[in-house]
Amino acid sequence: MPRPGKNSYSDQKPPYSYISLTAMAIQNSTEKMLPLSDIYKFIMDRFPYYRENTQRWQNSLRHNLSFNDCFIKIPRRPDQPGKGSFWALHPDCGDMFENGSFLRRRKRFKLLRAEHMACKSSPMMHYFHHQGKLSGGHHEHPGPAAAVGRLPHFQSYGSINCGQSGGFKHPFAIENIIGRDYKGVMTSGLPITSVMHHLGYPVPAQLSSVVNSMWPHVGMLSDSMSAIPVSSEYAPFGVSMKGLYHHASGQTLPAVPVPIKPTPSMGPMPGLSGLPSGPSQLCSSSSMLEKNGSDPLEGKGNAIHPALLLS
DNA sequence: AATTGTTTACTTTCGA
DNA sequence: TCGAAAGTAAACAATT
Repeated sequence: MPRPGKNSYSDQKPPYSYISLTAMAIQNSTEKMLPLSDIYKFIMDRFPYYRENTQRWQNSLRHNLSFNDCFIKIPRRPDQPGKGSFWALHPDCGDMFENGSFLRRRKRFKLLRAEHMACKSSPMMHYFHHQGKLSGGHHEHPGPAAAVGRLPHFQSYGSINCGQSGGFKHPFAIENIIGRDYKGVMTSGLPITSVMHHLGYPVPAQLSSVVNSMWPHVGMLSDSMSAIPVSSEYAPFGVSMKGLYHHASGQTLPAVPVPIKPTPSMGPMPGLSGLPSGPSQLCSSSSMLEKNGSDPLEGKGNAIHPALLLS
């Protein structure tokens, strides 16, 4: 409902959690990683609601970045001066929004304790980020995944996600957007297009467009903000996504926000048996473990093995 | 000094 | 109704 003196619907709170907003920003970046300030900018550019009370929501967003293992921090290289690190999505945080809701995840993505430990003791992030120099990218910051293909670390890292039948299930993977039918089109367990891209695989424009249009307010890669008119309303997902479905698959698919797929169990958990023993995991931003040595899951009454949360 | 990042504690919201 | 996810506030450290 338009309010007098206000911009139509655009100042309403978008139907996205901070996690999905942040993921949205990161996914929409060419390098699939952004500094904090750019995440702010992305959100404010697209969602007028967040042009106010910046202190409040930005604090919340920072809290989310640190608290949630689905976000990984990528240090700047010395030749990339600036404030803060880059933030990227942990590629193994798949299916966070598999219920079709961008407000609430089915399960919080949590890294294994071992992953936390390994991350803290490994300079790998620095290393592979440094390797990104070799990617030949002309962008100001080489992508985190740019070096993945070159690094044994990352091959095993990828194997966490892709090596098994369950496969890589990025929350913003095509399957999670348009349903499992797409599995037949994509190679089983293929990572998100961004990772494909950074690994040097050609990403079909079709897929890319799907990924980039999964949120009504997200434009195509590298699109200028101005090219994407800030929607005057937060249209129900069904509207834009329906068209998206048609465009993407050419077949009729259910419109969201109906749960995309009711698959509570995805079979064997990718991480359970396939976790590499080496320091091949990415670092989570959370440093709870190194600080007090306690399991972040302890004391929360969670009897489930952490690995089971990686669904 | 401002920004960025981490952590704790608490409240609110939502789904089962 | 209850538990978990999400949101908020705030203290504090580190960095630029």
